Amino acid sequence: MTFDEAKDKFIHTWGTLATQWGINRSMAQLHALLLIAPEPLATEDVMEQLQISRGNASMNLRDLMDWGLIYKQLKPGERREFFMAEKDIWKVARQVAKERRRREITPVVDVLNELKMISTDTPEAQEFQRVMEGLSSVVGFADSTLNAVIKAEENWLMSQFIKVFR
Amino acid sequence: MTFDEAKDKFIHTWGTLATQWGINRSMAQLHALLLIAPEPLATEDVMEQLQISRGNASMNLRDLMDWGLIYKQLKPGERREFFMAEKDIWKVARQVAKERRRREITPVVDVLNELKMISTDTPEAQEFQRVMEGLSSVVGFADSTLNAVIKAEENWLMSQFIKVFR
DNA sequence: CAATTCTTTCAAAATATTTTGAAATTACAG
DNA sequence: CTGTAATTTCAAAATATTTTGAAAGAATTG
Repeated sequence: MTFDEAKDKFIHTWGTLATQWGINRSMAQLHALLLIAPEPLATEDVMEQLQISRGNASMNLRDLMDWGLIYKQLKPGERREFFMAEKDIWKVARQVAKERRRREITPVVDVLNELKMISTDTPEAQEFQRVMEGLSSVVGFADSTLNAVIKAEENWLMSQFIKVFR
Repeated sequence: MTFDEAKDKFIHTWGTLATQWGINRSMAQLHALLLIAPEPLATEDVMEQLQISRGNASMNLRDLMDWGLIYKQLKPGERREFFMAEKDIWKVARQVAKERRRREITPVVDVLNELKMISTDTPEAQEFQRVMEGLSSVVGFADSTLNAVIKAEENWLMSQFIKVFR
């Protein structure tokens, strides 16, 4: 396989994969493209390389910035904006874990806690409460796993920080 | 909140949540409904309770069986099929972990391994390889986490098994 | 501040996914 | 084997999501 083939395959695969999670193809492909780009790219570059429209590029680049997965970079003497991906893959993982936790886990925890509160006067309601409690424990497990990723990396970051200053 | 309100809220919340993952609303709501049902339900029951069509019910019940999250149950003297959810929530979690691992992690691992193989004759290709290796390690982490869930529960299952026979 | 270049927005179009419902198939009882 | 009840299938319809592209908005330069 040539390098260009590998590049294409990576971008393509990442895009396909993303749709299985709730992420759209353009966003995933943009991220993939920027991940392997040795230099920051301008909007025009990504439009051309991925064959997508200006609006699409603009919106998804912004979303990627909201996720903290890419950064805007300004080049001196250049008017347009360039984008580069966070290359530290563990930082990317931490960022994704953080966002998914905030967007997906936290709301469920709240609803489950609310639903656990119903009175248990009938057998049916008792069964319901049992299920809610079970789900709470599973969601709690997922939550602490994500937290472990987030915290482990914060510690790692901290350790790097210490290295620099000792 | 009354029991019926709680029930509705649970089914509705579960359905909304599922769409954020790659799961469709009907499937999630079916699963939620069966999770809190004290008795196995027939196709007609779920059609009526969720207000969905026969075809929709049939297809999604089958998908849920493929995921190992619900079971068919035959009642003596009844011709139609009844469905009940796996109520052991940790078994559900294990099942989901297993399936997602198989469907999502394994294919990525394969592609990444293939892409790591390209020759590193240019700086660009070297960078590419570095990214692939980073991704490999993150995916490897996700893989072993899912495995931990799967194995932990198999051990738990084993311990229950032993309890019965000692 | 006027002209130019780049970015963002958003309604409409394109695409993808989900749902429906009727027809085909299957399973069973008599 | 026949009739009936239940389930599955799948093309078409409904819905939801994504993408486009042109217009509006910002930023920068001379």
